[in-house]
Amino acid sequence: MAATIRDVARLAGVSPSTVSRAISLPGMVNATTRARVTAAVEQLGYEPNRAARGLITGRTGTIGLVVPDLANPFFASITKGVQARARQHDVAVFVADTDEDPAAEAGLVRALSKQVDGIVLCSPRATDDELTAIAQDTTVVLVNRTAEGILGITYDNEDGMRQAVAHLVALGHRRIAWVGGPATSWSTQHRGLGLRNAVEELRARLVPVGNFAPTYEGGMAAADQVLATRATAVVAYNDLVAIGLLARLHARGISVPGDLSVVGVDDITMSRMARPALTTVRLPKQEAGRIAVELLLAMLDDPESSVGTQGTLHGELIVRDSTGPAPYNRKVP
Amino acid sequence: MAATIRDVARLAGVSPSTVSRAISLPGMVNATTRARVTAAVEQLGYEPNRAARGLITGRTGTIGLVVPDLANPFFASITKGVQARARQHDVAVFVADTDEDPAAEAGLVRALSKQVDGIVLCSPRATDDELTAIAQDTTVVLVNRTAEGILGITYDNEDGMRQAVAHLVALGHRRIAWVGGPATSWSTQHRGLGLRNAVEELRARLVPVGNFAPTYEGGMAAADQVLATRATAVVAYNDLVAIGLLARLHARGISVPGDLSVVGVDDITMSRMARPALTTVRLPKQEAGRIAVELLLAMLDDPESSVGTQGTLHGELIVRDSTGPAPYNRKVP
DNA sequence: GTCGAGTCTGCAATCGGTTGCAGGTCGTGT
DNA sequence: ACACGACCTGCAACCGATTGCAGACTCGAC
Repeated sequence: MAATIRDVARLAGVSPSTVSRAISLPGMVNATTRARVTAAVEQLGYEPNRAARGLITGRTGTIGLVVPDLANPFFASITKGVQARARQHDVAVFVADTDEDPAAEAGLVRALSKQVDGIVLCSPRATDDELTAIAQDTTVVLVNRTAEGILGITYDNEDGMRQAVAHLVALGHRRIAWVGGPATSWSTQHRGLGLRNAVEELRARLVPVGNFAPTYEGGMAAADQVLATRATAVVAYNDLVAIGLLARLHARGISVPGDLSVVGVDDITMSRMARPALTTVRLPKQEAGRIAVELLLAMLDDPESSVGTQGTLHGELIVRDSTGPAPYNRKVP
Repeated sequence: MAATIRDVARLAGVSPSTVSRAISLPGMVNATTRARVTAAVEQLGYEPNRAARGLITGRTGTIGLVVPDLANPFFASITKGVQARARQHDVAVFVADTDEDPAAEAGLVRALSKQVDGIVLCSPRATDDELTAIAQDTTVVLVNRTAEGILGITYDNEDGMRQAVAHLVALGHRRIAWVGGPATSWSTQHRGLGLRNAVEELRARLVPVGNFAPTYEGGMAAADQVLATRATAVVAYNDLVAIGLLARLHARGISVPGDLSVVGVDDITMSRMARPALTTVRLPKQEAGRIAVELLLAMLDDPESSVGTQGTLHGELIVRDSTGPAPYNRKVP
């Protein structure tokens, strides 16, 4: 059906090898024959068959992306970034959704690894050991977490949390609640750490209220416990949780930010549509996806380079309407 | 590096052809040799190289998915459905995001079509002619729209709109505004049509307020025009638009559903988190993705069958808090 | 005139599977 | 004992590209 390299060769009056070289090593062939070849390519609308090329070169020109949940806007944005940058490099992206099932993940990665040159992996829950096992026989770039000896791109959670705390302290808050995500999640650990450092530095108190699902429901579940802490502000694991908090607080008749200020993390689309619009630490999600692709492709080009081994992106506090001055009557010295 | 069919053959003491058949045509090989082969496969962790197989069979075992915007929760859900069902069939999915640029689309599809067996295409804006041109040389399944002679899966918009109108009429609404999406969009046209039929049948009035971007901003922009119609209820093109309406109405001090009832379409995750929680026509999005894959694979297996040529899915009205009885003082005879 | 260097170009092997065809073995019927 | 079919298995060609190697040709220098 489609034109093969032989068709092009015949039309151009050269051998297939010459066509191949004219395309991938233009310097090696005479300018006039190269012109004949490109004309023939043009005329037939020839595109090299990737499977055939991959067979001999061992490279498929394809990368895999594994995410916990495509419907989660955070991962959707990362996917978008990965996809856009990969296309610029003429690399196709296989997308796989593990449906939040860390157990399925390893199998999926293994299956995928046979078909791709490398994998971009968003795996907040997997253990370091699982990840190093995976990275053994596949080139992997981690997004939003680190693991010993594996390439990755992460956010500077410590700095992001410092920005949030500084904002709250400036508003007069001294007692700040923290709604963590899953205890095993890399982000939960680092955000908690950053928060502890920041409150210490800025002379405030941090009141952790435990670990919750990183979802709207998780936020709803956490809200009453947050109120019980008598904190005047709360930092949520992510925006989904913060929006859940907002909903339950509204139902309880608590005014945000009048009685309680709420800060999220991520800045998903939904956040500016929340009521009140959510103050949050914006994480450059598409950028993370783009950089992950760059790291992966660089690693594939030159496995020795261990390029940078690790990228870090900074968050940016976006102040909206869910944070305000601490209420006098609840302030705690 | 990885085991080849020859390694397996050597270990099992048979020829590569026998290994190949033991895997893909088990009935053709003797049970005992088949056992030896599968044991060897197991031991070596052998997986057939897809590129090599694709070269000879002409099938890549891969499908493409083209969507306007992965960050749009509607398309994210469809992607999720496609991806899940494809995996069940051991088919990989290339995902491409056109970034809402219909012009880029044709090129993308063409590039993709060389690498996949078929394509699932979400293309609300493309013209019928463009689509038929694309379907000329690639197997395509359309999602959420139809085009002459092309396989597709759509929603029964007429029925969905009838449900919404019936609900509103039962609440006493007689004058219903309609905020349309992009004029060229297939869904806008069919929803508008369904709405006109429904109001006629149910003895209400429909007041179209024009075409807006299918976004939160689109809804914000439409809100004041909706109020000017003196309608007591409004149906929005989709949930994003409805949520935009909600935001602007709140800013204007309009009570929903006290003064005005709002209905969306899609039921994206965000909708139940809106304030008030949004009444909407739920479209089974993942289901659409799954069915699209089934249609595509069936078509690829037997191109003659023209299987069904068209699937239709029904929406379901989800009543939440954004709809209520029509206010007496605004009711119009 | 010969030689050497430099520059293309073609031959043929190769990647890892699949499949048409031929051949071998075995059992059964006559 | 022979023929025949059924059932398996192996040989070898093939899919469409890439690439090491060698041959051809040009040009300049000695």
